Amino acid sequence: MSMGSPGCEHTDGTAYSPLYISHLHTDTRMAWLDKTDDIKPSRSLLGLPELSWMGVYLPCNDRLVMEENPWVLKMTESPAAPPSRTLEVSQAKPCQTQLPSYEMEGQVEEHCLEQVQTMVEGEVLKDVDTACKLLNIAPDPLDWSCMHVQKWLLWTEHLYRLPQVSTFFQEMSGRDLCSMTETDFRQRSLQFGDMLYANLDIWRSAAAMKERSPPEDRKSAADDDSWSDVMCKYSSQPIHLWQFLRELLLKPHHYSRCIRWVNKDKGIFKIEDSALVARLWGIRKNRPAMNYDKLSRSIRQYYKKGIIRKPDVSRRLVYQFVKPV
DNA sequence: GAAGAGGACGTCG
DNA sequence: CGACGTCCTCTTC
Repeated sequence: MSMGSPGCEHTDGTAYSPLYISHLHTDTRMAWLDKTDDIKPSRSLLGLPELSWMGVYLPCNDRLVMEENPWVLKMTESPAAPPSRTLEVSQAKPCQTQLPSYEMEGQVEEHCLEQVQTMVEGEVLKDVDTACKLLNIAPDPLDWSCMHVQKWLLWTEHLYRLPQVSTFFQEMSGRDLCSMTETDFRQRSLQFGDMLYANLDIWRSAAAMKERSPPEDRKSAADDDSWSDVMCKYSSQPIHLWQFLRELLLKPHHYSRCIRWVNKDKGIFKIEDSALVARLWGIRKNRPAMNYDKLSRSIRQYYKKGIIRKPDVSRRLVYQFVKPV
């Protein structure tokens, strides 16, 4: 599958998970803003006709979504994952095996498409689920408060490496956001309004998907916890830093590039990308100026409390939970 | 130069 | 009041 997308290639040419941003600002005033002049998605990406597929709305900027949006597909981690582009789904050979007749081919193709649909839906739900936990927001945009909307916008800025667009949607609840048309979005942000609108639509589709099928059906696709867990979690108490770190550690599929276990039994972990972990923590706590200096200060506060300590053999960026998971 | 340690003080729920 | 967040100085890697 061609992944060509001139506006979205990373300048250093490295492939990485969409959640992993290699260059991060240490300047706190720019905490939410990556370099913006060289990362804008090209207009051609945004000018494609709208595509929809199997009830899952895939926005016109689908290429961008595929490469940058882990909520749709993690291409780098699932090379065999189904395509998310309608045209490519319908045009591609559904299976490797040769088929005896056109009729048979049609049936198999239909079957394969169903499987692909299930997989894509599962991936979307899983990634929305992950984002919900990270941001501590509800899956359904209709339930969002103004602050939730801001968090979601900051998260979208982070994912797409957009300039600051959240300012155009201040004082807006999720319901307000959902009542806006694509034109309304474009009026707020000429360049990125349609993209934000499309992204919001993915979330709404995910909520609708959930509406259509009970949680049990999603169990297999939803990693290690179900949708209902998310629904319970987002409304819970404010999270502690140590809990947040453990959440990341328990999701190696998503976060192993920024934090991972060194020795899970002993509770020893290593922060692989200090800037990214700090940034994720900042998003979660709505603290745009968060950096590793401050995050590590908070970790050190745990020394006295006996929650986290440095391992016996102290190494940079390596810490240990006093009570292992 | 980044990470680590920890004091001091501010903020917020 | 607790749990950071912020800012700072000094030390260690």
